[in-house]
Amino acid sequence: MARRKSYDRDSAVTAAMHTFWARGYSNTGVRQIERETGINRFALNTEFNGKTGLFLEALNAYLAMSRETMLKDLSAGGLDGIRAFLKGLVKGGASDPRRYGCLMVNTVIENADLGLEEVRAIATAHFDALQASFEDALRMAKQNSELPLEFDIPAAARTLLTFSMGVEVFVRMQEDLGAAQQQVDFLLSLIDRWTETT
Amino acid sequence: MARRKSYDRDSAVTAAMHTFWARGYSNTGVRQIERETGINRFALNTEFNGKTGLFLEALNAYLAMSRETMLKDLSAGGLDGIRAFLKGLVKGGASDPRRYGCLMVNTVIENADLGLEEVRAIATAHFDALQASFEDALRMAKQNSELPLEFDIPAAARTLLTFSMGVEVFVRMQEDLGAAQQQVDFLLSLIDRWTETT
DNA sequence: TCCCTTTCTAGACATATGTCTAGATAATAG
DNA sequence: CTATTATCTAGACATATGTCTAGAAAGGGA
Repeated sequence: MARRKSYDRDSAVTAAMHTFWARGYSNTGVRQIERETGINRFALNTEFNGKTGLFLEALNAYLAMSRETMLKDLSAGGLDGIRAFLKGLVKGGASDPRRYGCLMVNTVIENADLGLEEVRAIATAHFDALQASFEDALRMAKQNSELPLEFDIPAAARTLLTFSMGVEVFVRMQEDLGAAQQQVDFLLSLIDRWTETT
Repeated sequence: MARRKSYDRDSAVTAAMHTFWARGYSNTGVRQIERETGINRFALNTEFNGKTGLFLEALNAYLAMSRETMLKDLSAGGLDGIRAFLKGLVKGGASDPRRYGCLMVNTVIENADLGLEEVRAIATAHFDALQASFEDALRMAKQNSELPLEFDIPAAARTLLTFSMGVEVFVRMQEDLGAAQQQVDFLLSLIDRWTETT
């Protein structure tokens, strides 16, 4: 038919995801996007609906990535799944994109008072999914008698979610991961005690 | 001597603190700063060392405010101090500036990869102070026999700090505070169990 | 009152931003 | 090979940004 696109759409969106992840939305310019994703400025507007459109696609890519990696293991894992998830938060070397924290946390904080309602919706979906996965894991743990029957699963899931978000802040701050690992271990020791009946 | 300044320096810095708190650094323009703080553009540069200088002063003002309000009660309170602090995180109406989360958390996330080393230093000072206050409170609790002797105070303090940061993210996200309060209550119930010997 | 100093007002300035346009460039169909 | 279509390159464009400048305004000392 005609000339081929000079970029691969999926990998371009992934690259954009990493750029926004590292630098945030406002602090990323379209010229930088061109450089780091291979999308040319023309295509950015005609194919992605501008910077905003690309950002939304990047957020959705992050959402999908989360679902396919972390959340799956978590939902199916009982208390061990939770332990593995929490440990995973503070693992990863200097080249791991996770050192930039959580794109959703970053976005929610940057965007809080700045229009773009759709962004908030995606972030909420992400956190709801995470919460639901924690609840799944806890429910499974209860079935396995790892937790007492009266254990408050929604509240515990919420607490785990909140703690995770705090860890993401620390990770982005690049405080040494050792301290972050220490706190995760402490929380794990608290979780161990959940097993005991009250 | 000469013409009087048209603004009060302290209240201008406080106003700037609230503006940066709500909108972040990059998303706040100098013209908006003029409007919301009463500082004119000339004074912003000659008296405050530009937008960046004012931002640093605003961060320091936040640091001082934190020390004088939250941290004092926390350090002196044992487990009850911790409980009060955590409850305080999720209190406050729609006009409370705390609905914008924690300025230091917001700043750390926005600024993570963007130069301005001094910003990171101030934020680190803030979090270190918070951690130290948690440790003070836990030490006092241990003295009061509220905690077992082998209780790991630094790790617990770190965990409380992380949880608090997660709460600040939620608060800024404006998820309903009811859910946030629920999770704080759950954490409080975990703290109650710290008293039991292992 | 006049003078001198400090501060303010208004806007210039260079740069950076996101979007849009026109002509060039590839790839395919006939 | 030519026509047609889709895409790209290069840059114009209006707007927004943070900083700086020149002249006006305000206050206090003589």
